[in-house]
Amino acid sequence: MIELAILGLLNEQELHGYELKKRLGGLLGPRSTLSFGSLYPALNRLEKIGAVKAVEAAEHPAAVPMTGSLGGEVAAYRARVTSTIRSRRNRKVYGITELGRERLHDLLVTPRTDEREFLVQVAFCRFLAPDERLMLFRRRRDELAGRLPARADAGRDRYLRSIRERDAQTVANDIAWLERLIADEALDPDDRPDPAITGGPR
Amino acid sequence: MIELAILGLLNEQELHGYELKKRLGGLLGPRSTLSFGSLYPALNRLEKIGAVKAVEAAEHPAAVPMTGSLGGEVAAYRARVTSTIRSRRNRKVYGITELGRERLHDLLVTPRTDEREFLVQVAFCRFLAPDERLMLFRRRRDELAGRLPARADAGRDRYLRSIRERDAQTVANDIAWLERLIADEALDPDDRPDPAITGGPR
DNA sequence: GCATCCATGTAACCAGTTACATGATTTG
DNA sequence: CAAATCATGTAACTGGTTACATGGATGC
Repeated sequence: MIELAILGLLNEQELHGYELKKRLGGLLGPRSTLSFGSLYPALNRLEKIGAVKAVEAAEHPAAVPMTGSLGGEVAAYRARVTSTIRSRRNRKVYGITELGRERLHDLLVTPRTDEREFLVQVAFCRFLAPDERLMLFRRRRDELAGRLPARADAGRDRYLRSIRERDAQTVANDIAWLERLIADEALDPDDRPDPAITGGPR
Repeated sequence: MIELAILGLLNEQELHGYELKKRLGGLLGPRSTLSFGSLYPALNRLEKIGAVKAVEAAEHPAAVPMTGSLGGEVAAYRARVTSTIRSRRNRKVYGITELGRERLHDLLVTPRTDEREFLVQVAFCRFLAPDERLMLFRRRRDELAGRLPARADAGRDRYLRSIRERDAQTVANDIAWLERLIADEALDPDDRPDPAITGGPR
């Protein structure tokens, strides 16, 4: 779980632990945020097996590609003025390695029965090929379909019965959600229901 | 979690570990069944603190009260023919104690953020007083209401967005379910939506 | 009498948590 | 310069799991 999340985030950009933690929080809501106590050991583990490696703190995460004509001094200046540079002294910035990318792919593709873990897979499924992604959704849908009770058993206790109904409802909702995702995959990328671009700059 | 489940089941009738495990499976579906490796240690723990105690294997769980005029030999005979007597030699039957009942009440009443644990609380909420039960539902509903995002944030990634939508949907469904439970509590016991007695013996 | 299920238990592991320790950097 | 925040890490604990060990009872 935590490895998948880390590799998924690092596959987009290099980050240090503290920042990683913050992004993790944004990924699945403030609930279910991983603690430092599991994050740092996980990073060390991943570094030991060579899935990630510490890099020389390249400033500007996600901005100013730095590829090309920009000279060192100018880049440093830009870094200083555009955003909070922050410590940079004692923090350790990690990047993903080729082996890490392989591991990430593996983690995205192997089935997880656990709900939270599946959700993280979906969160990073943009890193999969279209057919792999489709497979991910379909497999989950079929798995959930197997959970639907043939007939609602009329248990003796009214609360027990209510729980069963709610379970069935929840599963049905998830199946419907997955069906929607699957249907959208078939669409041409351009036709997909998109971010509701409500009046961007023309 | 496991203590609540054990005490809840034992509060209805005396059971031995193996049987307890089977009922546990029936409680929340075959998925999420507790393993023996956690069940037996939990039972020993509960016995040590005096919440449960081993009893002399009273045969016939829930049938043939055995109170009264039935002589020992006759009772044994009845036991032999009415249903699978089973070993009874090496199995350890547990019953709940007064302290166990207090503990159960406590476990049912103290808030759990964890979903699975809350569901087990609901599964045994019939052991609560009506107002305590109402409190249980209301508290959960309010907690869930706080999770509903003010506005669906338009994240950049389409899959991330889909996950958020699904989250919101799931929470909304649970809130609606709880509202139903709460509304039903207000009803007179006789008026409650009941087991759909579709043509029982007249 | 042999396979199968009933029944209880232990040991090693797993994936996380909380609490604690430490210190650098920034900000008011 | 003090307080807040950034940043990394370790140790102990938690609540479970799987795998293993053991043996009695039953069915065929």
